[in-house]
Amino acid sequence: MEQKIKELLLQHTKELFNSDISDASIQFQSTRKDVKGDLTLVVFPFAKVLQTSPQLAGEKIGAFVADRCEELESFEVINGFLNFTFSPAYWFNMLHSINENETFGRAVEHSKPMIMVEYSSPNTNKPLHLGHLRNIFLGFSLSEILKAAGHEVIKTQVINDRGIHICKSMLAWEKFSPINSKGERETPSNTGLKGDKLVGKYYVEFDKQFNAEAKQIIAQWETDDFDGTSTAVVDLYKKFQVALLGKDEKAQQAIHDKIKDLSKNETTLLREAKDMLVKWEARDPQTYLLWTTMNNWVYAGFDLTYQTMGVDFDKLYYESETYLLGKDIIVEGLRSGVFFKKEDGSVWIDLTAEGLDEKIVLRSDGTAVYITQDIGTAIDRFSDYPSLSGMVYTVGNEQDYHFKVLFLILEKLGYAWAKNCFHLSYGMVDLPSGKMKSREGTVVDADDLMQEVVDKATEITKERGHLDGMSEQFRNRLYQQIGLGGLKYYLLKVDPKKRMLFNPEESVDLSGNTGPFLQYAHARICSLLKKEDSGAELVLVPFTLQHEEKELIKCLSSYPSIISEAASNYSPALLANYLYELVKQYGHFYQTIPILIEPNRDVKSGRLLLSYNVAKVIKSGLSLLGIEAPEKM
RNA sequence: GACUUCGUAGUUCAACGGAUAGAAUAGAAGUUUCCUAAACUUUUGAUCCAGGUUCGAUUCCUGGCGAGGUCACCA
Repeated sequence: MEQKIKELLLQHTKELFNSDISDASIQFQSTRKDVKGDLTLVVFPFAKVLQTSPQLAGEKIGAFVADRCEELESFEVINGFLNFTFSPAYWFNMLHSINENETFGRAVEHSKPMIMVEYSSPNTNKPLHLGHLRNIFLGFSLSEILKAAGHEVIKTQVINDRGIHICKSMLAWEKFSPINSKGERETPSNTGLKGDKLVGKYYVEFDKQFNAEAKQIIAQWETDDFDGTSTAVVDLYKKFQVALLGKDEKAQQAIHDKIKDLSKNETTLLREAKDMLVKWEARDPQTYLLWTTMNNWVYAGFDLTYQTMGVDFDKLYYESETYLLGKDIIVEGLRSGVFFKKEDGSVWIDLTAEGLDEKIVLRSDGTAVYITQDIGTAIDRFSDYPSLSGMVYTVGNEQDYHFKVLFLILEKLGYAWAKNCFHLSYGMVDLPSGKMKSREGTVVDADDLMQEVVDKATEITKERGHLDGMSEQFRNRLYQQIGLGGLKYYLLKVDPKKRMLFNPEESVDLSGNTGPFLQYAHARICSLLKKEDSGAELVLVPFTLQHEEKELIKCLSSYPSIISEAASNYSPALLANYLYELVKQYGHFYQTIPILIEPNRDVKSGRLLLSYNVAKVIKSGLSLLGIEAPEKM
């Protein structure tokens, strides 16, 4: 309808305005609740063109549209806003067409270009935490939304399975894992620990031992004992000690930090880890076997977590397989002059003309840095999927600069698709106690958190009853659906770009603007339809629409445009807020309009069908958020 | 310090440059012989400060104050 009026105005721009008007000057918005009308046109731009008051301009446009648009029942101009009211028949037909369309809201499959969405991309040393949850739910939901908007979507992650940090946990496991009576070291199967948790434990253990050793070294240095320390390090240490004298506290702290770093490099543990990395790069069989074994433990652990989350991936990329790819590109770019080499052999790109800095792309020893492999991975992906048109990286906003540089480099290398790469930069998740810090043990573990919300849902659902006749299996599934639904909704309803506060208490709330509130509305409608299940098919016969019914239909009718808006803004939050709005609208309808006790059969089945379609959209919308909609709760 | 993001009820979140800034929660008051009260209905309460652009500014620009992030031959 909006489209129709817009076209009408554009086609008759000459006779109406006596001059050209731009597409952008036609601004529609939904009519305020307290004003009569279904759609509002902002008149101010036209008042200017017509050089009259907004009131007169509005009257003129309104009359013009009314003459040519039979769906229009009336119009009214208030304060420079032209409010159109559509006929009851228009709204009834709207309901009819929504009802006919089982996949209402979804665009034709594969009608839009293929997009790859990257999310999760964890470090194999650290179990998934709250920050990952936001990342993963966001990425998954966005993928679903893009699909619904007509795109073909490839969900992917790149697994950070290479580097010195991996060697740290491998080394710690070899050195510090206790040996049981059968002569085995700790494994997931003999400890019952999840693989990612076990490996994470040894990563922490490494850090602990490593810091202790560094401390010892400093203590040794302080007694003027430099046994086994190279003269270069001793000189540096002495220099720092001198620098400590007569400085303010802040400067002293900085120097102490430098000394700490110095001592860390002197630890045998770090040396051994570095040796291990060299062995790994040389494909030493024993090291490689350990690496494979431990990584597989982690993957099994992650898989379990992903399963609980209800997310999946279409294609995985491993850094260990892609880290070499970028290097060839750099060499090529060096030849074509995109990059330049410094005296020490390191390779850089100069982005000062773009307002950024110089950025290193290859170390002086020829090894790859972070961005090198990102360049390689991106190019690799486009060759894996020749019809791929763009990519979305779901990565935290602390990497804004990195992606700015990455996309710029890809563009300079001449890849046309670089401009279709988008960094879905999301804000950090804070706790009421402040930032999450692994050092201080304030990290919220993903598995623990999910268990917690499910437990809470279990407790409250049991309290309420309503579970008669449900099997144990059904109940457990229901608790999962409610708990996780609440958690997902809690994390998704906030604009991704913004940093958000995670309040553990609120995240398990079941009332208000929450996931279970939406699920509840769905369950209620299902129960309503079940009660009426008389065997006879419900038919939609024209009936007089009440105000609440019209408002509901209006709300339903905007679902498709919400999906495309959420897709083009990369924001599941828009969809979440829409669903909440719809459910509130339905709650009001449900409370004021009788349904099952309505005596008129046509009106009754009309209301049931309206309810059915609301449930349909709730279920569909929730599924795009990765949330399930139970039929009973 | 440079660059960058942000600042809205007590709290957590909304608001293509549009009408009287919406919700939730917390607080106060109500609704059940009737379709699931995880609901519904009332009600108290906010745009960091100072300028500017505009018919119109929470939104855009400038300055200030405050909070985060980035400035590694780490990833």
